[in-house]
Amino acid sequence: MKKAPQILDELGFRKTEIRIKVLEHLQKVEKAVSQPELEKKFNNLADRVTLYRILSAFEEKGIIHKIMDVHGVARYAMCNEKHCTEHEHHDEHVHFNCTECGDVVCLDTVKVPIIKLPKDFSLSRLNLNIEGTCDNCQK
Amino acid sequence: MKKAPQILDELGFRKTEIRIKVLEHLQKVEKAVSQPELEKKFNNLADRVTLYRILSAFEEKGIIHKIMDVHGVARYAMCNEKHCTEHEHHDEHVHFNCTECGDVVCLDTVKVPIIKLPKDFSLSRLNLNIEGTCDNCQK
DNA sequence: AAATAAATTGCAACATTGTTGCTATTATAA
DNA sequence: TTATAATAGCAACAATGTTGCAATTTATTT
Repeated sequence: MKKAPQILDELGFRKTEIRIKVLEHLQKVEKAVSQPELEKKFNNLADRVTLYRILSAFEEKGIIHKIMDVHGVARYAMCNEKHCTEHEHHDEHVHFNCTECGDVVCLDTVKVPIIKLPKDFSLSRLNLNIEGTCDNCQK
Repeated sequence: MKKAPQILDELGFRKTEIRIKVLEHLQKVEKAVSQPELEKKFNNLADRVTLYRILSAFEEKGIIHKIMDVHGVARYAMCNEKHCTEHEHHDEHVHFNCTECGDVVCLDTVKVPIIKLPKDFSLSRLNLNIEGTCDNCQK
């Protein structure tokens, strides 16, 4: 996996402490994290507006993607290239929202079947939010 | 289709003008409408808190269901019994969010395929948000 | 190494949605 | 018609999202 500072560099971002940490965190957790969560984690390191702008900037550049969780809160996760090939690109995301711990994980391994839409409907993006209990919270 | 006043009656709600109108509206449009949309439509008839409570109460009773649209705004739509039988209940919803007009329609006719989750993940609810262009906005 | 330019941050401020408490009002039953 | 229980309206607050602007910091150039 490419190192955070290098990614920032390549995208023309400055390598500030907070940006590196946010990016490293996103790489490590492999979850869709919300701005409020980052606020708690980095509360002494950055203002919430800064985090908001960092996330927006990262999304703009396409290194993370944004989804709405089941509570209507924006969450951001690294785009996982593992399952995208040149010929088979899939932006279709399955997001699992755990009702116990509140975590949201990208289920990149889960294939979204082709959805047949009614006539004259065209699809541009797709987000499948699943609620339930995650492996960690399973009794 | 059952008339709005009768539905309210059966559920123990009072038949106030605004409740009847909200319910009739939901029945008519066959879309997932947001509280802000209702505020605009009934701005002189009810306070936004009233609309909020009406929607919450309806949802509580199970005559409407609530979903988060792609913007993180709650939307409510009539539960369509057409496709629910006693033996085959499906709460799995496909919601189409039109990027042009902003409307959100419940695609009851679209079947959500069975999603195979990783080990130790259990599913309780599911919402498939699709973004694209709806039939009305198709050029 | 200092100066400059450009990106980034922090703060203030505001909009919107969601939510609760309390009081006033209104629909329905007695 | 009155009593009572449900409903509505208002005030208020929290959380998230968002923008403008001034201050700061990083990176580049001299």
